[in-house]
Amino acid sequence: MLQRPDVEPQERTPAAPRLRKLDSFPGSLAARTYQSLREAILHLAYRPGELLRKGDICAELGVSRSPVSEAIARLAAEGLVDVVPQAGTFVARFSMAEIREGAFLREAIELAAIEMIAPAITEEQLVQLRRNIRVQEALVEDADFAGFYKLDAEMHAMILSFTGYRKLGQVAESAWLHVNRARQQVLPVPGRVAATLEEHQAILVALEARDPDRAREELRWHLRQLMTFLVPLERERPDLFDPD
Amino acid sequence: MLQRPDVEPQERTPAAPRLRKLDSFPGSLAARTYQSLREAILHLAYRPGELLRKGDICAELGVSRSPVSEAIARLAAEGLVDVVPQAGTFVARFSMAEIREGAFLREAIELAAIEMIAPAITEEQLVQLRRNIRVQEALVEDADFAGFYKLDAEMHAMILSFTGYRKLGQVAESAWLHVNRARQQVLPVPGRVAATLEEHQAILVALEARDPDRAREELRWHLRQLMTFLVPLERERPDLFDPD
DNA sequence: CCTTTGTAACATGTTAGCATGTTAGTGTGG
DNA sequence: CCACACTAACATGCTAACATGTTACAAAGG
Repeated sequence: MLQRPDVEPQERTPAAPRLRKLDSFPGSLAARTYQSLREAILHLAYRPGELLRKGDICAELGVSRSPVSEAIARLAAEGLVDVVPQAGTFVARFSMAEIREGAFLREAIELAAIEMIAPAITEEQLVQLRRNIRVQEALVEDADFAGFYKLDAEMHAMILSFTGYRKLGQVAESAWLHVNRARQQVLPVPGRVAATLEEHQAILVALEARDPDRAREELRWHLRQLMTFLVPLERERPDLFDPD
Repeated sequence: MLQRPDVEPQERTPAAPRLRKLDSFPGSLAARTYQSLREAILHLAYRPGELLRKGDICAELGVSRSPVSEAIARLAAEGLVDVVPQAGTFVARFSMAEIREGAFLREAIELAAIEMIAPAITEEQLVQLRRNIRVQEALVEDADFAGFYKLDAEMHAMILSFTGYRKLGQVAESAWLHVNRARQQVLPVPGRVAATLEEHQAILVALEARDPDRAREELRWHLRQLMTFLVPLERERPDLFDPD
């Protein structure tokens, strides 16, 4: 059993359940197992670098090893776990290279999407965006940061959905996975949420003007702010990062 | 056993081997199986819509059902196969929607990449591109179309690699999967290869000028040409397509 | 005390067989 | 002839157990 020398010893605690029960999800056992594990990893229920024992997952979810192996293979393909054959499976640690790459991809996708939709955005679509921003404003007043991030994500997803490309949201989310996982480790920065809201408002204004160039620039500026907060994380928490 | 009513009956021929042997690949049996199957699907060794029996794959590769199931799960997550639980697993047919979306994604990624590298492209990188185009020129003279497409793909991969983002080539390739599978069904169009070469040369000129806007426009034009040839394919070969 | 070797514990990989659901074909009844 | 029910064949899903490789720890030797 592998112990990574730069990680604290991992005790076999009688684990508090960390995986949502499978009856919460649709599909085959393997598919359900994948969804439950993925969710837990994305929400940092497992620490980056932590050992994931297939046996423990089987016990917690009440399934045998095959569906768990299938699920792990998919998560490995997504870069969310690292499988060391015959030795251990670890929750992937953050990687600044992957974070940068994910941010690049998401930016490429979102800028292309907003450029595509801006010239011909419908009044209906603008109404939806305005509503979302109205809710964001209320959440900022209430200092409800979790709620705000949810609406933030919804706004981005909405813009992608306006392209009519069905999988684009998924692809962008996949690109954002590693960034988003790390983001949860960054303490809230005073003023950042208010600034984010202003950036969203500027994007809306550009879309209302149906100006693709303006929209691109405002969105690009907005997307690039998060990286400025993630970069110090590697210094503060090297244990969570792969040595790139 | 599922028979799709719009597909010809599928006979159980003693199959000519269609999968590359597993000793060609590294890693676990499951990973090797995945690679061999993926390659076969991408090269259209299996017809879109064709039934893939896990049992036949097990027999051909000489492995049991678990590694095959893992491999199929990964391919399903990539959209290369459709699994109908308890009934059958089918090679994914082309989908014009997925093709369009793949082309959009690839364009977004490649345009972002070329915009990023153009201002500071090195002489060494330009040398590599010039070499590639020199070989392309020779292949066009020799009417070696397969060779030409290989150099075409290498040129695109090269540009992506200049970003320094390690997975970008993979991600762009994933986006291009469905497009590329369909492309193989399009007969060579007279003059298209020569036109492609000219487009490549125009991209190189823009990069030599370190002009990101010009490079973007030349690359965008180039990438959009292929779609003009793919659109009629759906009319000519509806059997290969999902009804989107 | 340090190094090397051997072994047990640990974890994943894979196989063989049972469980479950789907589909096609056949037979029976109206 | 057509519709329905039943059954066998087909295909995948999953489990239990064996196979294989890794790692940590203990013991022996220098």
